[in-house]
Amino acid sequence: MGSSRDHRPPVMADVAKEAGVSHQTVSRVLNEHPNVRGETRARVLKAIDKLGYRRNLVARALVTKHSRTLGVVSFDTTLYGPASTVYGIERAARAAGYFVSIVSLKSIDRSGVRDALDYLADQGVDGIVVVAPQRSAAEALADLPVGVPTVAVEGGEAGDVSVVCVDQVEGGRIATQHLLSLGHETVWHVRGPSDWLEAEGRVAGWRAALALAGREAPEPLAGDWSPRSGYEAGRSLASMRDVTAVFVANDQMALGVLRAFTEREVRVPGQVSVVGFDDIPESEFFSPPLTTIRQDFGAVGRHSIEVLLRQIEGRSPPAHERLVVPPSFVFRASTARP
Amino acid sequence: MGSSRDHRPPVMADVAKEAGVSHQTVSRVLNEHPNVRGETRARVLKAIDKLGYRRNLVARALVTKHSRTLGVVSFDTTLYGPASTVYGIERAARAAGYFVSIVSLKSIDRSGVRDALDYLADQGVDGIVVVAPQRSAAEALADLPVGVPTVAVEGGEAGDVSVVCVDQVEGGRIATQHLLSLGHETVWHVRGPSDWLEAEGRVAGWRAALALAGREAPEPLAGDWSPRSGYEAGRSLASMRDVTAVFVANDQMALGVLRAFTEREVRVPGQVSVVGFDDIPESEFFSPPLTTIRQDFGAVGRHSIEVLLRQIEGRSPPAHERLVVPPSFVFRASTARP
DNA sequence: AGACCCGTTGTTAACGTTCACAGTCTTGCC
DNA sequence: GGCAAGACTGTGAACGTTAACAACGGGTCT
Repeated sequence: MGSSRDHRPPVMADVAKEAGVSHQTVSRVLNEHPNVRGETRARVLKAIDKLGYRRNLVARALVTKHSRTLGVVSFDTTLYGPASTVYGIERAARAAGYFVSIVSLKSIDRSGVRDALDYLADQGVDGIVVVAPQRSAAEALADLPVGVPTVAVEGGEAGDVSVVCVDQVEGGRIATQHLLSLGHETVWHVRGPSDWLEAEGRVAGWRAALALAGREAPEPLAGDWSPRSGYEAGRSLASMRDVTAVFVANDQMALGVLRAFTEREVRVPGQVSVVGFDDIPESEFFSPPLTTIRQDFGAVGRHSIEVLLRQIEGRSPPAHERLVVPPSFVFRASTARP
Repeated sequence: MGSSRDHRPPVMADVAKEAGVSHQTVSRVLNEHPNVRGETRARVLKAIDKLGYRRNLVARALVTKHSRTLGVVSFDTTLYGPASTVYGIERAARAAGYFVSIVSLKSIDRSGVRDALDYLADQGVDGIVVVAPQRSAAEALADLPVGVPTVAVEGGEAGDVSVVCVDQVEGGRIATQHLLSLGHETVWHVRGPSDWLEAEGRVAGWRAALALAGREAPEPLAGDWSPRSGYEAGRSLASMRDVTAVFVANDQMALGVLRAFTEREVRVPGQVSVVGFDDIPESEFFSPPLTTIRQDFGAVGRHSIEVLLRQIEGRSPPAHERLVVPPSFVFRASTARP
C-alpha cells in the first residue's frame, strides 16, 4: 500500500505524515513541549510506535550544538585506580543523560594529551574529564584547546581548570602517623614514579608526619607502581637492619614488598609493619591482610561529573573550583607494635 | 577589517572565502581528494591554519551516515579482565580512526543490555562490541536492534552475531592436565558463577581432562570471582582430607584460597597445589607465585575490532564468524608433585 | 581541425533536526 | 456578538557538511 520498500529508517517527516501533522509537531512531542493537545500527542506517539521511529541524534546535535557527549581522557585503564575512576565517571554521566567517549593514552607526554583533547573537541563533546595523574598531563591542561568545559581528576594545581582529587597528602600522613603511633622509631617509604602527582603527595604526607614527630626521614625507595618494583624495593629493605615500618605508595607494590619479605623470611607484622595505599579488592586477602589507605574512586568520578555539568549548564563560573575527597584508613593485619 | 567579531568558530565557507575558492574545494582538500591542484591545496591549507578551522564532524556524520564511532557495552569495568579487554578495544579502534563510546552495566539482566544497545544505536554508532560474558547478556544479542554491525566478546553461541573469545575449555583442560601430570590423583575445582559462560567453559575443560584420565570429578565449589568467595571455598577445602590439587577459576579467587590455606597452615605447594586463571599482574607475587592460565585480553580486543570493522566496511558477510584466541600456560611456584 | 577525455573547480541539493515566526482555532469576557 | 489572549499547529529557514552534476580549460587522438 503506497510507496512500498522503505529500506531506510523512518524520519520525522514520515511520522508526521502517518499522524497527519507537521514535522514540527512531532518534534514538539519528542521534546515534551507543553503546548501539544493530548489527543494529538497520542496520535503522534502511536505513529512513532507503528513506524519504529527513532530520532536522529546527529541531526539534532548539528542544530542544537550540543552532542550530550562527554569526553574522558585517561591513562592505562588497566590499573585499578584509573579503571574505577572512569567507571564512576561513566555511570554518573549516563545517569545525567550523557554519553561518554573514551580515549586511553599509553604515552604520558604532553602532546599525547593535547592530541586527545583536540580529538575529542573535534568530535563535538560538550565537556571533558581528564584523569591526569602525571605532572606532564596536568601541564598539558594549561593550554587548553577551545572553549570546551574541562575538569581534571587528580590534576594538581593545573591551569585554570577545575580539579577533583583525593587528598593524597592526608593519606600519606595518616599511614605514617599510624605506624609512628604504634611505636615505630621511623617509617621507610616506597614511593611511586616522580612524574606522578599522587606519588608526590604521598611522599609529602609521609615527610610531614615524620617531621611533626621530630624523626629523620630515610631516603625513599623508588617504584613504578608495579608489583615487581615493590618486590625489588622489598629485597633492598629486607637486607637493611633497622627497618621496622614501611609505608608503600600503593597496594600492588606492597604485595611485591610482602613477597620479598616472605622470601627473606622477614615476618610481617612481627619484624616489619607494612601499610599500602588504594585498598584494591585483593588487599584484604594478602598474606597478611594489608593495612591500607582507601581511596573512594567512585566518589571522585561522581564529583567530577557534577562539577563538569555545572560548568556546562552555565550554573557555575568557569573558574577553577577545587574539590577534595578525603581518604580513609583501613586497619588490617600487616601492622603491629615493633 | 570587515565583519569583525567572530564569536563563533569558522566554518568551511569562511575558509573558502579566505582562500578564494569554493567550499567544495575545501572539502576536497580535507578529504584528500586526488584532483586538487597542488597550489590550490596549499592555499586552502594556509587559510585553514590561519583561521584555526576545525571540521565539524557532526555535520559530516549527518550527511555521510557514518559517525566513525563504535559503541562498547561492558560489565563492571573495574575487574581486570573486562578492563583489559575494553582497553584493547579502545586502542585498536582509535588506531583505525574510530571513536569509542562506552556503556558500563551494573545489572546483568537482559533488558539492561537491550537498553544499552538501543542507547548506542540512537547515538548513531557505526558498530557495537558487546563484552558479554554472562549467558543472559549473550541471549540479549539474539534479538538485536536494527542493522548495526555487532560483535560479541566471550559471547558463547549467541544468535547470529560474530564472536571473539578465549578458548576457556582448553584453558580448563590445560590447568587440569598439568595437575594430573604432576601425579595428583584428582583435581578439585572452585568455579565461577553459573551465569557466566567463561565459568561454564572452564568447568567443562576441567571435567573433560578428568574424564580423559579416567578420574572421578569431585563436586565443584561455587564462587563469584571475588577473593572473598575464594577464601570461603579455601576454608572448605582446607577441612577436607584428600585434597591435593585445586584448579581455581580465576586468580582473585585463587588468592582467597591461598589465604585460607595459609591461615589453616596448609602448605602450598607442599600439601596442596593450586592453579589459577587470568594471570593478573599480581599473580606473580602471591605467596607462593601462582601457576595460572593467561588470557591475552589485548588480542581479544584487537580481534574484535578487526572483525567488526570488516563487517562495517562490507568486506565480510554479516554471518557469524567465530574467532578463538588460545590461552597459554604460566608455570610458577604454586604447583608441585604430591 | 574537430571530437573527446580528463583534471580541476564551482553550483546546487540533499542529510534530519530545531528555531523563529506566522498562522489558526479556542475560549472567556465584556 | 465582537475581540483579545492564549493555546495549538504549520511553514520556512537555518545548522555545516558531502554528493551529484555541470562547467571550464587544455591536451591528445584521429
